[in-house]
Amino acid sequence: MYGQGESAGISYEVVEGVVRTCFFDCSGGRQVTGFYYNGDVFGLEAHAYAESAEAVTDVRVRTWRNLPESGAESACEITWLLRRAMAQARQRVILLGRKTALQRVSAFILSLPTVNADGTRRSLPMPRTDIADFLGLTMHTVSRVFSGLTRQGIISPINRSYVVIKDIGKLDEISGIYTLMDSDDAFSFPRFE
Amino acid sequence: MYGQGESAGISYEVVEGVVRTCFFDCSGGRQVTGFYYNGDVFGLEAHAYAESAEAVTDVRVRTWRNLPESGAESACEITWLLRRAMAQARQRVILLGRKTALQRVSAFILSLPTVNADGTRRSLPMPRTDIADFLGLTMHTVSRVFSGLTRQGIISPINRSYVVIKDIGKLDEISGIYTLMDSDDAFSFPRFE
DNA sequence: CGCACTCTTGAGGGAGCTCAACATTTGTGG
DNA sequence: CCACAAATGTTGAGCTCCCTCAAGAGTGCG
Repeated sequence: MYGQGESAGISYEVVEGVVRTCFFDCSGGRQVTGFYYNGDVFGLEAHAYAESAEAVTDVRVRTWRNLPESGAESACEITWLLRRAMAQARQRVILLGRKTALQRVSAFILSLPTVNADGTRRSLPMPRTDIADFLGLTMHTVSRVFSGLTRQGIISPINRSYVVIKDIGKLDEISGIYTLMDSDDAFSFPRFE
Repeated sequence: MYGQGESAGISYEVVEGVVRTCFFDCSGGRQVTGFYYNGDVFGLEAHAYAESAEAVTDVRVRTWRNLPESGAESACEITWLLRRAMAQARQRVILLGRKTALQRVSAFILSLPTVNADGTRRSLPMPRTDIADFLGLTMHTVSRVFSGLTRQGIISPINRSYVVIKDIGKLDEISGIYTLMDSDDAFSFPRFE
């Protein structure tokens, strides 16, 4: 979609499908910095894209021409989006700085988009390597944690692309993300409220 | 200065001294999310502060009454600040997701404010525990890495509050922030491919 | 069926944490 | 200025969690 370092200016909103943004370091290592689902906006950089954006599945996106020429109203909207992005980034810093593999994967599962009404079934459209690079783990560890949670009856994978959460309470507890506050801009990690 | 969860609306600019922002999780764990030096602005949250802000040294700050009533011009400025904060957060995600203790501490030293003209002497106003909680490490590991770098003659601590960088080239080679794909050095890191 | 790719699982090793002791600096009162 | 205590920092030993390496199982597609 776009590559790290290219000149920016256009943001995107996901209409359908899933997009990931990645940062590649000099040694070829990859850090997935975000997954974007229906309605999410990415590519808010002002001058040069700091990350690459890639399609995880087939996607349709809507382009947003951002500032600077757009009016104050849109500036306000961009500010709002940036605050949301900021809040998510903060969450990620805490996740990566203070959480174990088990907690990370649990939190990640809870952040997945729901497929059915009661939110027990989640879509898992990205490969394990993407999840690993997103959580700062290896594919192996992610796989092991999935297996562990399954063995304990907390989740139940349907196939590669779907999971059923059997015990969301326990998952919440494990993830250790109790939000002390309800603020809209503070934490929107559980993306669907 | 302000506490996590309090209602927001005022941002601050550091005029003198050093401020840290911290997030406390339910179990009492602490993640330092940022250090702010002269000219840096913090507390950009819209509704509730997501973090606590605390003085590391004696500080003087200037308050910024932020949006929403301020005009388009200030909105633009806030947008700019948010973008900067965003870029920093991205850096931190990569640091925490993909770097070793050695790389983290090296990068941290390089991010410290300079004291003298040639930038070899850096100020280190915060205690080791703050550095540890900032880098997602323990005080012990931070201390060990400092000792290691000192033993190799790369840095040379004056006292608790100041370091001299003896070999800045090696330091940012270690930190892995720059995109150079050379280095058959002892510190080279997990390649890929 | 066979190849490529993704995912799972096991065994071993290493980076960083925990626990613990000690050293150094800072602060306080005599 | 010294004595002592408290806070902060350093260092060592052992252990844990996750990474690495390796093999095997499941899946998709020609």
